[in-house]
Amino acid sequence: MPELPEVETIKRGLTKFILNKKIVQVEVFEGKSVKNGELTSVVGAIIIGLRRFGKALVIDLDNGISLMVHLRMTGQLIWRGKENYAAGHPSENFMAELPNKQTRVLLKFEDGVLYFNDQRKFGFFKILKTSEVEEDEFIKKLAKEPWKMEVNELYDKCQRHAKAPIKAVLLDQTIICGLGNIYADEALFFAKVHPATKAGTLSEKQVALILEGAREVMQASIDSGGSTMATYVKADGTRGDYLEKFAKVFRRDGQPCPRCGTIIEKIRVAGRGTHICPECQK
DNA sequence: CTAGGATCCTGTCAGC
DNA sequence: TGCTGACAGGATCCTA
Repeated sequence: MPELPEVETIKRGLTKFILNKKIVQVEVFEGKSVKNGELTSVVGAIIIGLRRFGKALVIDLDNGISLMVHLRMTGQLIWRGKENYAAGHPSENFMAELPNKQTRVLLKFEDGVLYFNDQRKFGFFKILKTSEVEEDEFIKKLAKEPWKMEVNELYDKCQRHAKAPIKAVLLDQTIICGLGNIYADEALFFAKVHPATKAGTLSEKQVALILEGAREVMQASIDSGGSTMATYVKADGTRGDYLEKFAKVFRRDGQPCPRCGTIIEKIRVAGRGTHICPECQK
């Protein structure tokens, strides 16, 4: 999924279409995609705000209910109205006729429809009282985002998880919030640190570089619009996504490192596919 | 407490 | 062509 920059992009893009709009109807195609209540409780409510907590999007309504949306690996939010907008896991669903086989939920507005599509059914909508959003067990556990975290704090956490590979540490949302598989790889490439390095052996300077890398790569992604319909369809009409322009190592195995020209490799760390320059990251 | 592996699910792709 | 296993932009649960 959708890591922090994608969710931030979704939040910004969707605000334009659904803020101050009334939900007139809902449809649930997959029951397990809705947690903690019935989605009918939002029918007739008006959207009064959108917030983001790490990779979770929260839609606040005027009836005291909030919808937390987590896209996990393959979730997408797709708006169809006079204008179309789509963001999240890049796929042909961005352009497809909807609802389709992967549509799990839809929210109907007076001037358009918001579709929640999700190939793997890991993503979900969770119904919360607005007053209790910040007490939600997932949201409550989230650590600070890289821009708010001090080097010392991350360094201390690396000491606490001394035997874990640094990549696993970066993926743990209760340690530092917002990174996923792409940005963890990119941040480690930036810092010239091998992903399997035991976190406890990193110097303060290396931790500082990793933190700087995380900020840089995620901010660059937010600035370039994350993964949306606009970045998925290239100028010549062919498909691809913004990673092609943005990523230095992620999914670039077999291609030369942009820094030193060594061929980028794909390995496995912390149970995840991991991309490194074997020369820059020892 | 931490670390590591299995698990949830569908779809796609490489290798027989 | 058809089958099989591996694996995927995430997080949780279980075990040691």
